[in-house]
Amino acid sequence: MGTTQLETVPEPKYWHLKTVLSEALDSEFAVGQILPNERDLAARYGVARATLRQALEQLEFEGRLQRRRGVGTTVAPPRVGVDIAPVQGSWPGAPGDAWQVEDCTETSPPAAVARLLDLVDGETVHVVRRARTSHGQPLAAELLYVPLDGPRSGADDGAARGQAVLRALHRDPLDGQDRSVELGSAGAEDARQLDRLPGAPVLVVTTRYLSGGRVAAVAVSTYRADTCRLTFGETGGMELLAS
Amino acid sequence: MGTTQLETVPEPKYWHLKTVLSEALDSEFAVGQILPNERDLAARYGVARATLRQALEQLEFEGRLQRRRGVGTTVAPPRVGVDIAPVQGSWPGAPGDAWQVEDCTETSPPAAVARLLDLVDGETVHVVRRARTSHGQPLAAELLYVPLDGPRSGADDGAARGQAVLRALHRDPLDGQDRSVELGSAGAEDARQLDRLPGAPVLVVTTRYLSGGRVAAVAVSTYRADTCRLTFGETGGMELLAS
DNA sequence: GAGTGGTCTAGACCACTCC
DNA sequence: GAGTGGTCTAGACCACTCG
Repeated sequence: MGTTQLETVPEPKYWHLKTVLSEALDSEFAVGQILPNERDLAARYGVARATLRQALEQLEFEGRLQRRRGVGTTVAPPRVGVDIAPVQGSWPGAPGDAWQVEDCTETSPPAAVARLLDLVDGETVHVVRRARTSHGQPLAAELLYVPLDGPRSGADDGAARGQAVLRALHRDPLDGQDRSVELGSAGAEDARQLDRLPGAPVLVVTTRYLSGGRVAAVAVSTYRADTCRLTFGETGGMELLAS
Repeated sequence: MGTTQLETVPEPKYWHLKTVLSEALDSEFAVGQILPNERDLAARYGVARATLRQALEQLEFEGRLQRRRGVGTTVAPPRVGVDIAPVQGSWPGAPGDAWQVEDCTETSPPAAVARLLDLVDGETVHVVRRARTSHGQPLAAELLYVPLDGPRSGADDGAARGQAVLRALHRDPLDGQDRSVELGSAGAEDARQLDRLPGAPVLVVTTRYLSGGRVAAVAVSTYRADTCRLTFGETGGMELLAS
């Protein structure tokens, strides 16, 4: 048969390994179960530890595995569906919203946010830090940027001041909001809040709140990409239950 | 002074390097410009190539860099905003939708999709592969799973058959749809279609189309996470132009 | 064929968790 | 202190693009 495509697909080792491990996860392991350690696994499959880690990293990105320094690698439960559909026409902090205010500072925002808010040079805004959790596990961290003159820097503690900022927002009518989702990596602060290492992959949701023809606030929410699936309960009423 | 927190933050080298490079990108490089090669960069910063690559990988995930084997590393343009808000109550393939049909096969879907469609064991469905591009660059690849009896396997070529499947869908009323977004990594097929290497990070958008109390179709769309920002032009009319 | 990024290795040490 | 995953190194070879 001569040369029928002789191995034009030299599949990388880590890629093949990922497939093998993935199947092993389906058939031989239960959710929460702990895998052999990386050195043993590497030896078992006859690869260097770095190569094994490349495969594990992929599986972690896909939400199949969870790795914890000092503990081990475990089989991850299915991703949590997190609804990020906007409560119709409501400001952040409205009754029923899933976020908890952590604290509040006043600084000049990063350039990307300043652009969205149409600010000049070093203008400062209120920054409300909020957290979203599910069953005790941190899902997301948020920074809410609000260019308000309202709550003057009374040096009361962060959380209370944050709530004051939100209340001030609620006084204006909310004309609309729009949203975008992109991939990012967790900064030092967010990583701590999400109980991950810096650089961990996150889904960054940017929300613009519009009022009176202006962008009245911008929320940057970072969701753990390994454990979260963002859902939009959009249309048409009927909620078929997801199995 | 004694021991004021003596270095409790032994920041990883690659993390610090990423910050340094990020600032260099802002100040010293223009979009599209090509960086020095990895070996030189590593030498310049006094780290091993693997460490440098860890920093570059982070920057690539954040959409700041673009790497091409055999070519080099370039400064990436800002991510493209891709609207994935549903055209109100319209099936895939309706006039004005951004996708192009590539081909169509008939196979049994992966387990996750079979569950959404409520199929039994090895039941087959029509699978329409579609592509979405912008300015010639591939943005996303999609697999649309349609459990129809309609277009019998007339062995006409893929694209035409795919359109027939879509037309068949349009005969039923669309009651609603819902959507979710999560992080994934590109499979071999998708990677080729997206002009990326296998394993590249993608944003996976899963859409369920509901009709007559059933899930009539499921679309799994994979967007290049490095170049795409998914947007939802949701509420309230006014479209402030993004700068 | 020269130059690039992608894969892989074998080994070392560090930071963390838990006993 | 033992065991885990996380970081880092120095070097090799491969796959790809382009002149």
